[in-house]
Amino acid sequence: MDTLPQGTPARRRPGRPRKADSGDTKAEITRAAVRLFARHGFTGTSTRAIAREVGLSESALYAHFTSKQALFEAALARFGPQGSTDSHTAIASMLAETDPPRFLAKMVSDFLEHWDREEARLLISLVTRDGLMHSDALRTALVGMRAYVTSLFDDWLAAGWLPAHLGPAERLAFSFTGPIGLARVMHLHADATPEERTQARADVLQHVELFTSVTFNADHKE
Amino acid sequence: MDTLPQGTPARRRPGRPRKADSGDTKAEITRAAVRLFARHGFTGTSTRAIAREVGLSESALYAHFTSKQALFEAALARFGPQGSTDSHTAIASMLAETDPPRFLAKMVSDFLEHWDREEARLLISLVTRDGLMHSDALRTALVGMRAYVTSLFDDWLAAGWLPAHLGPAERLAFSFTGPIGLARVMHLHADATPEERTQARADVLQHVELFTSVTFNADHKE
DNA sequence: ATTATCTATAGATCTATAGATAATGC
DNA sequence: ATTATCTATAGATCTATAGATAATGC
Repeated sequence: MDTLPQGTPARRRPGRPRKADSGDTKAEITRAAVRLFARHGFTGTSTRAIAREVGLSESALYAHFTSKQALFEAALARFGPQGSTDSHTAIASMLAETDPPRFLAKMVSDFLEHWDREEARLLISLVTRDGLMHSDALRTALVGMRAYVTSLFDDWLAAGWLPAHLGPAERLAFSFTGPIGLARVMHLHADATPEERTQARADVLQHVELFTSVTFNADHKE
Repeated sequence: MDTLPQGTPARRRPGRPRKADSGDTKAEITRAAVRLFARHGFTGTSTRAIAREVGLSESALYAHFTSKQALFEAALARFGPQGSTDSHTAIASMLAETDPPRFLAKMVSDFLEHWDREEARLLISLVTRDGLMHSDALRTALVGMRAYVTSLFDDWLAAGWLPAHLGPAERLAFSFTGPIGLARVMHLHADATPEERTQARADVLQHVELFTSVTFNADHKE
């Protein structure tokens, strides 16, 4: 009656594994750690649980990482907020000058695609479990996006795409990015159902449409 | 050299305390628990730490709460999301019919005041630490606010305060409440500096102003 | 010799309970 | 007798280390 818990890989044999069996253990550990940290938090996840998930003994973990904290940091660095403002292709940047509303829609939809991937969603779950929500890392990521949008709006205000009476670009960026950031944090996490995620993405795109329709000049001439 | 950690009350004497010394221990425990849970998370907070904070032995805690989980739930119930849609006074509801933009500004500023109080901020910290962020409790609270705003917008669309071409009330509510919710979650938490909180409140109020200025009909006649 | 694993275990916590003690209120 | 506390401790679990073992690659 000695049934192993589901999904638990068999214990490995003692000694160094045969060449054929050797994978990238360090990466395996990191992946498992992120999953567990995201689900149970840092203190809620034991090194034992991580080891079991990978089919290792606890001590083998310490051959790869000097401490639980070091493992957490490696996990965060691996899955952490990438500075993904690299959607700035040549085509996109042309669009920014000829059709700002379409540019924004494209940009946000690119972000959504990125945030909807499992790695990005694990990060959100991680961050909302371990008090990292209010850490500098996340704040920087969010403020970074707002700063980028602010600079875009500044250009568009100068070029007359946006009427000056709407006020400074920062205010516009706050109202524009707010619903997007909230949707990400609330609905694009590891445990969100596909339906919830689909709904969130649709809501965000409609927000972009509404925002651009009420702010941008309809009759702009270059 | 036996210096006690700062803020640690002296151990109480054995036996039932004198009448003069007896306070509301249960409430004291709950308060301390919320503070610690908010700062270190559920598993990151030991019953020992809570007991020490109140100046009790660990076992005295178990006379008041049957388990750590029960204590956590009591804390959450005590400080949990109150259904504070009771800003619906008679005066406010009159404003809703005569001056929607002013009504919205007043409503949001009331919410901000409530959310800026320490109890409300402790709740945010709690929720962003223990995976409660994506719990039904918080989702319901957020969706609840959106639903309320949606019903307001519906009325105002029907009365002609808002032009029909902006689309359904839900979309308006999403764009309106998004930045407000994000600001609360990101900036109105237990560890936020007064400056950060002031900035957040100001940002939110400016968002409300921007939103109403670009959506509401300037020339509405009753 | 080095690398990647194992088994065994030290030492620190952690939750929760048993049983003693001292005040209260009838 | 009841209430509110204490001291002491059981039993589980957690992080981390020491030392053994078996494969690899020179």
